[in-house]
Amino acid sequence: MVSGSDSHGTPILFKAEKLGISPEELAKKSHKEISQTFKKLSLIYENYSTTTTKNHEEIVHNVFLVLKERGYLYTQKSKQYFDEKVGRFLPDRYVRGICPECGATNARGDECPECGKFLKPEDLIDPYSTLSDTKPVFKETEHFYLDLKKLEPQLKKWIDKSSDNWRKWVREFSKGWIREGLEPREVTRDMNFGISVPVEGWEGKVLYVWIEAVIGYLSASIEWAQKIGKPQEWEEFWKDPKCKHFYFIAGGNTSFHTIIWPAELLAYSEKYTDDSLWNKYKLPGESKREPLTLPYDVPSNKMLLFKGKKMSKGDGTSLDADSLLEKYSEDLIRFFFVRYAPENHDREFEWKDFLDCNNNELVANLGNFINRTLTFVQSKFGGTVPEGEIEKEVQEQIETSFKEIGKHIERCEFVKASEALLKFGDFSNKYFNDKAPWVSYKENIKECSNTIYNSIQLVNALRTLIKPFIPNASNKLRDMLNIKNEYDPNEELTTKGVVSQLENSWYLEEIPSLTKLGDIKILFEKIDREEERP
RNA sequence: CGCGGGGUAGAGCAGUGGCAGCUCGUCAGGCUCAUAACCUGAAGGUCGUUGGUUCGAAUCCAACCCCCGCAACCA
Repeated sequence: MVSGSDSHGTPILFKAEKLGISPEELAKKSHKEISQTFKKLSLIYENYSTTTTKNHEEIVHNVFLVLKERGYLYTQKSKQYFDEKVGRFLPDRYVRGICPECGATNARGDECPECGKFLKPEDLIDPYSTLSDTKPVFKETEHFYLDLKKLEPQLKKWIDKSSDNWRKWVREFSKGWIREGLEPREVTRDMNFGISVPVEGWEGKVLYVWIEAVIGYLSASIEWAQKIGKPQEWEEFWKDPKCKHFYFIAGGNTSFHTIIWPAELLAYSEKYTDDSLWNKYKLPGESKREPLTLPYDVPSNKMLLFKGKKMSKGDGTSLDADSLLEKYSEDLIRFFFVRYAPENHDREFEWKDFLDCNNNELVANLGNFINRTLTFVQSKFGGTVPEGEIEKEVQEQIETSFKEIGKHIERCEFVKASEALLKFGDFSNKYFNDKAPWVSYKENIKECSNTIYNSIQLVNALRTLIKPFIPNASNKLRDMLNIKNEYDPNEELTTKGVVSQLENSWYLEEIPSLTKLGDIKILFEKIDREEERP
């Protein structure tokens, strides 16, 4: 699993200008911050890279040139507004003027905020640049365009064939794009921040971030292979048709992963059927002459709304992981955003849900069962797992849950997976209640032992079942159950950057009788509702 | 205008042709091992509107209404 910070966005550029530092510096700083946040959330990657590396630039150039040679890139001249004082071409929204429709004086080059009419910058009356307040001039510029139209038939064929397992909205949204017909897209910009254009005479322009950032998935994989000292290893992931690629992204980026990136991959893969290109444009460590793998699934989420609106940093309606981490546990944050993820439609974020998730689901359901079982062993059996035999009902529940939750995770149905997890908690609490070991303890110690033995097995199953969601809690539980020398893929990933035995981690071994437990601690802390946020 | 998603109990959501479900909240009861946690039961819905197809529709079809997103030189 690889990812990285997309560093060449316009927001970085403008924010850097505001702070008076170079965009490169700011990109570096935010990448560091994001990496730390991920670490705090136990989001572990084989490689979490950035798009400012030399490696990335080299690979982007390679891809660009292959696309160019295959005829998917062409140049075209156009006239755009240019701010002579600042010496820069102006994005549409940096040109303002009077709306030709309604006469509003604050119309932007892309849209009039008063009447909602979509505009072109040249429609504006008395245009001015928001960068210098001077009147911009029309100036000719030249750009490269990606000929998406030419790729449309292949793309359509691919989507029709491979989107059946996608989330409905992702599939329909992507098919809608194709149905409407794809237009060529500008891939270069008049800017000095970004990946250079690898063509003579194009100094001073850079590649547009949208075409270049997605290539980061490939360059991060290649970088990873080099880091672990096996420069060819990335091909195992990119050229084996059995290897399925999942792209976990925010909804707004869907088209870049279901249309643009596949288009780039399809076009690039023509390299493998062209002798001269194959010899000329090898990727680092490349030896297999086979096409690159296209996405298997793009499970993107819809929007999490805050007071009915899209979250936005500008107006204080954003929730970011860092401020949540100051107050709440990693486990709660991870579990909440899976449990209440807007997988199929927008969803309103409510603090009440956040607290309910903690107090009712993590604490009262899962945590309580774990705690009542472990403290029972502690107080009645001196911290040693009593003797017993696994009951059929318990065994079946455990097997069913492993199967069901595993199935949901494979299908990227994470909300359903979390629901199944809570059902397992319900079963366990009910089992404990029905068996009433606090009664049998006085009347029939053998039956009591058996109940507790079975409860311990349920706790242990829970330990593994929660691991994908809340690995931190799972590890704490492992220590409480005093399990030693167990293979932990996350640990191997953190220390070596690889996972060697993935297929063995979704299984269960019984905790034998007479096992001595470790220290019992509260796994999830209850949150006082009075401290609710505004 | 166009494209896509959604409109189901007080709240949040599942449910794509066969007696309307889940979680929380509310009310009543049980238990006391457990973080006042756990278990049982009850109340609560004309499934956005109108029409159609069908023995049967939340589910299929048509039209309409409302909310959201996309539609950008924002990635």
